[in-house]
Amino acid sequence: MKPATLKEIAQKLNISVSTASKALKDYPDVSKKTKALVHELAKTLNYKPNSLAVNLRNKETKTIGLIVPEVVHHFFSSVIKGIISQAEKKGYLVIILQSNESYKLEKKQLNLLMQQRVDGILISLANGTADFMHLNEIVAQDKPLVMFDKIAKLVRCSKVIIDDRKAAYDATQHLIDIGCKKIAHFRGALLPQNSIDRFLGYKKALLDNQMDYDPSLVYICECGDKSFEEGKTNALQLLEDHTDVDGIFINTDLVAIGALTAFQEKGIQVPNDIAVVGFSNWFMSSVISPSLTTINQPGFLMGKTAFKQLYKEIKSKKKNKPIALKEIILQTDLIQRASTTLSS
Amino acid sequence: MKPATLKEIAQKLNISVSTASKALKDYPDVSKKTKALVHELAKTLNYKPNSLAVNLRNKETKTIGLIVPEVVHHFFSSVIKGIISQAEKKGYLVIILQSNESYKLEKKQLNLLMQQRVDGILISLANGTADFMHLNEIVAQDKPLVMFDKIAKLVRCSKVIIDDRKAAYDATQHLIDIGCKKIAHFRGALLPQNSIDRFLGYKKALLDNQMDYDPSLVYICECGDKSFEEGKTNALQLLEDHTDVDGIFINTDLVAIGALTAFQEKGIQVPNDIAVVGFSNWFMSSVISPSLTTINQPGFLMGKTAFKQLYKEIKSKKKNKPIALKEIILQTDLIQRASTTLSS
DNA sequence: TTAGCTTACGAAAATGATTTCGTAATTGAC
DNA sequence: GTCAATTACGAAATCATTTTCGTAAGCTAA
Repeated sequence: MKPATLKEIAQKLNISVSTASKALKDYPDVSKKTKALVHELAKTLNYKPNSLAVNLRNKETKTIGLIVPEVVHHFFSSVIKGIISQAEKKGYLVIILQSNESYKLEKKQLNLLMQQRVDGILISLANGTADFMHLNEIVAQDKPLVMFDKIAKLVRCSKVIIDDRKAAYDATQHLIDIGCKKIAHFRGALLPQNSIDRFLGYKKALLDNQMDYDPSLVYICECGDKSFEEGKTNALQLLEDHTDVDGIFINTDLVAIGALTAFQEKGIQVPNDIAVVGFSNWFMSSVISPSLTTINQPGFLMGKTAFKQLYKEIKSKKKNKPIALKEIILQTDLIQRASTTLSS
Repeated sequence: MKPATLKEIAQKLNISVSTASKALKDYPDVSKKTKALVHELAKTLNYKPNSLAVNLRNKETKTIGLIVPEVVHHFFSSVIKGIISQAEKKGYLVIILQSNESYKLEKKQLNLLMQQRVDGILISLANGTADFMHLNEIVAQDKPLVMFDKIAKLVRCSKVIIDDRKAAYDATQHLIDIGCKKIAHFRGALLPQNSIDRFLGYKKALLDNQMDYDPSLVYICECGDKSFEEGKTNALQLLEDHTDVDGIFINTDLVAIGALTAFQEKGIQVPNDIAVVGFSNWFMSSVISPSLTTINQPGFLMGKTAFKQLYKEIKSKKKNKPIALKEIILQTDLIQRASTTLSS
């Protein structure tokens, strides 16, 4: 039961392949009778155009590539959902790859996608990515590329992000507003732009409020698949290093939840002893106890927006129009929950 | 900067396309000198074979399709991770689609994948899927198909599942063992095989222990994207309907967490008033309070296993060998946590 | 010298669909 | 009856690659 081809249809009806093709595509220069015959036979044979052949001719695959650092991750899976739902509307399929936060893998996967001749690429960078040659190559080869969330500022392509600095500023300001005097920060890895920006937002909020910035209050988490454990160990370390901390702004919810767990085990009261703010608004954060104050990061919308921009660029390219690069910044907001709501 | 083709290489070197092709593939009937020239030029032009043309000729795409009901879902994203990590090892790319638990969408997406000429398909069925014509068509067209987790027993294809009935039996038995006398069940939707099996396991455990099976103790959740809310409302309803229930076995962790939240709000003590067992071992379940006893469902392994089976079938088909269909059952185990650990 | 062999290359078919161009047959107008 | 227009179809090129099958040229052995 091999899939039928145009050739077979043509042979059975004693017409040429070109006529069969034109009949199916409703060209005006095919008689109604022939059209009817072709359509009928196509249906009974369950004919579906071989997309490989079509793509080869049209030089497009109607497929895009997506690289994320990690799939089992509330934020990224929301982004994925946003992307594939939007892509489907436009008739695009999505090939998903996971870089495992590895620069090497990311590079290899970009090559794979180029070889596969995807029409465009969406990517959120791995933590390990320090140089951008592999990305610049994509751009140089004129392949539409949109980066989201974890981006490289220096690569000439469109970007969809949040204002990490502002969001972090808001989070820190919130801790200050509820009366915190000594605020720690669990930051992300050193390289990613967003973890840098969140750190800078934290620092600026402190300085704007005439509070000291103390580097020893900043702890680093890789935020890989050990985030929860990192949160715990960092929290325990913090308790040893500083007895008088009364607030923490943490780079990611999962790390924050690790910290909350450690505090619970040590008998530290959250928020009364230490108030905690996370980042991302994972679903989990609303159901744990105490529920976690956090920054809502619109994953689904980010995915949707990133695809839309990529789609525009693919279209432009097809028409040989210049591509207008954009940097789109999505809105975030602070969601206050129990971890910063003092009972007083 | 269009990607280079064999033709261009051939023209620049004044040789034929066939010679260029053979040079790159190291055929014996090309002189070393020519080979060297071709390889060199290919490198400087950054030549990559056009996979569309290659695929058209070889009639394979090195691509598989994956349909899941929902992407933002701890279990399914673990499965996805297992699949794409394994697929990458074998040089396969994965196109991911989300059926949103809709039969109609699932059908449409299967068609899309067939049109795209993927080499094989992995699927976990939507709750809404009641007839299996669309799946039987895939099988009839001789396209390798492996179902996992939410399967249809009647479709002739390989399956990777857990023993849902046994797992549910174990969960219920555990509640009985810790002394529960009246055990409710929040089951999944009516159609999916696994929600049926879990229900049957629950029932069998009751009867094996000479306990009454009371249909009014069984509540239904659709387990879509409103799982958490369903858990809450079901729990509240249960409290109204039956005052003396002391244990619940719940179809999915997320629903169970909704129930826990409702109990907490109503001042019901878990586990002392009501003990709760979930299903799936979402990461969340280990960090909420009280932590949730649950059945560990090995998502990553399931994905890996499903791809391996699909890969075998793809290989067999290519060699025109008969395909040996398999039903692979993965091990589950009960993870006891606070929600069933009585303080006595 | 010629039959047989190796070496190194190219022509061409094949994959399946699309589209341009050409052509035969029919119709209509004058 | 002739020219022009219309209708309905097919041949062939195209996309990029792969692979089979030739076929020259050069060499050796009888």
